[in-house]
Amino acid sequence: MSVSLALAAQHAPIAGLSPALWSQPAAPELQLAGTVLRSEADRALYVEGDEARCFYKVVSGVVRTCRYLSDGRRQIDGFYQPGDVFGIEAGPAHCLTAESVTDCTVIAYCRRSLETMMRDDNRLSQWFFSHAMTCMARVREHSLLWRHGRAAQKVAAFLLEMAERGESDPAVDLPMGRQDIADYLGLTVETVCRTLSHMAKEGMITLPSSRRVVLQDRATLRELNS
Amino acid sequence: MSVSLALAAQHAPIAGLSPALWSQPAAPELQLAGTVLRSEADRALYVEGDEARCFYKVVSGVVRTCRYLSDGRRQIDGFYQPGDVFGIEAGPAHCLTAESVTDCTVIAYCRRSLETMMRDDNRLSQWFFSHAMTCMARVREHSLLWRHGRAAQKVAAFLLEMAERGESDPAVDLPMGRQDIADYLGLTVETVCRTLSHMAKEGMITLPSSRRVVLQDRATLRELNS
DNA sequence: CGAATACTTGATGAGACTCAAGCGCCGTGG
DNA sequence: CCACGGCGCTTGAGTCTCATCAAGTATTCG
Repeated sequence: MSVSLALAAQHAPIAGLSPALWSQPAAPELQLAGTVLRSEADRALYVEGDEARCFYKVVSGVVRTCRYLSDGRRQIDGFYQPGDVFGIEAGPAHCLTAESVTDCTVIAYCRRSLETMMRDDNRLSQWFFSHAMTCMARVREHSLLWRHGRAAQKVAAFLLEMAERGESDPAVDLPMGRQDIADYLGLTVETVCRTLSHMAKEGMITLPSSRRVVLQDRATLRELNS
Repeated sequence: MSVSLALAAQHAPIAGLSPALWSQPAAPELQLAGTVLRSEADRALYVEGDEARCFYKVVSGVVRTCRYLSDGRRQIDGFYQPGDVFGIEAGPAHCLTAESVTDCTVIAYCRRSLETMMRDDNRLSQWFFSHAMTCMARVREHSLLWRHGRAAQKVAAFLLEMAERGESDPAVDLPMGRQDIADYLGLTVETVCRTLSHMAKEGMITLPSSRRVVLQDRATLRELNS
């Protein structure tokens, strides 16, 4: 089966990318052979250490990349939503585990095919470099935030990040549970809960249900960070 | 003045890179016009928001990239030592401030020249993509480590990272002060001091002087990160 | 309807931050 | 040469945040 890899729709983890500006190559047209895969919630798509033969694009549902520590704790690196691409590696192996958060559909692309196409098409190479630089800026951004942030800052940043997906809609549906959020932010479930409750009490958000958050005051949420 | 940009010597922040493996292009030969700049300690090389006309390679001394928050706090993103390249941006502007930690010499390269060369040379584009992916993996590694880490873990990781530079030499000279280390790890100076003192008391390290650390027991330091 | 699971809230303690004081090194000036 | 001051580093005491342990509530699914 051949499925078009719509490059223009690629995203960094969670939030939409601003257009790549480095040497401004337009997103090239690209036809890559892809295989559609479906998965139930909470299944591993690949495991840390697996040979990185494929990379993936999310069609529907949500995927997380994570790592399990020897003491059983879990660290979540990022969430991927429809349109996002994950699993492109620098080395020969996947350096994180990828798991479905919800039932989901992904397309698996052959890494080797992309490598071949990049060898023949300089614009494609440039575009991917540009894309990688943009992703890196975003990862660095996260790194700074997580390294220095208090719990309220982290949660606020997370909510704003999730909200970016839904345009200007103040209501955000969280596809993942509290444990996922906690492992992503480096907090405990309890702290995430308390922080959300506190924000609700302060009027920054409302919580119609546990998986649904309405951002009432983005300005205040943003202020928590910078 | 024309100075060769030795690509093979490029590093990610602080630690040496393993060779880039993605599609294994050899580091291409590259001649780029570069301007040698000298700076005293604690001077800004560029400021967040400046147009990103140049990127830089450290010849001697140490450079830090950082961000200042509205409340005056400072977050350090990374330290760059001789051979390291910094200031390559995805967008039109520098998204962090770069400052000299010590007296230092850097070479400034014209971004536009590199873009032109990449347009003509696909191998160069591929190499930079591969390099960017490798850097990103490293940044993500940091991000995961520090999101969840306790103070002792962070300090241990920092020391090991600095030690990687000096081969297997157990003595490490820290080019930066305690405040820099604290702002890098997201801790306070006091906590950094206390943690180092504690590690010394436990026999993991010795502190011949405040800027010099001897790693006596790397295994234990590594264990802290699990 | 009942059980399992996810979520929320409370009490307590460990670890890191803040404020404050003391130490040590180094450069300057008498 | 030493006295002085400044700055960076270290150590101490109290406070605050967040993790832990524990209990209780809500939701989902059989």
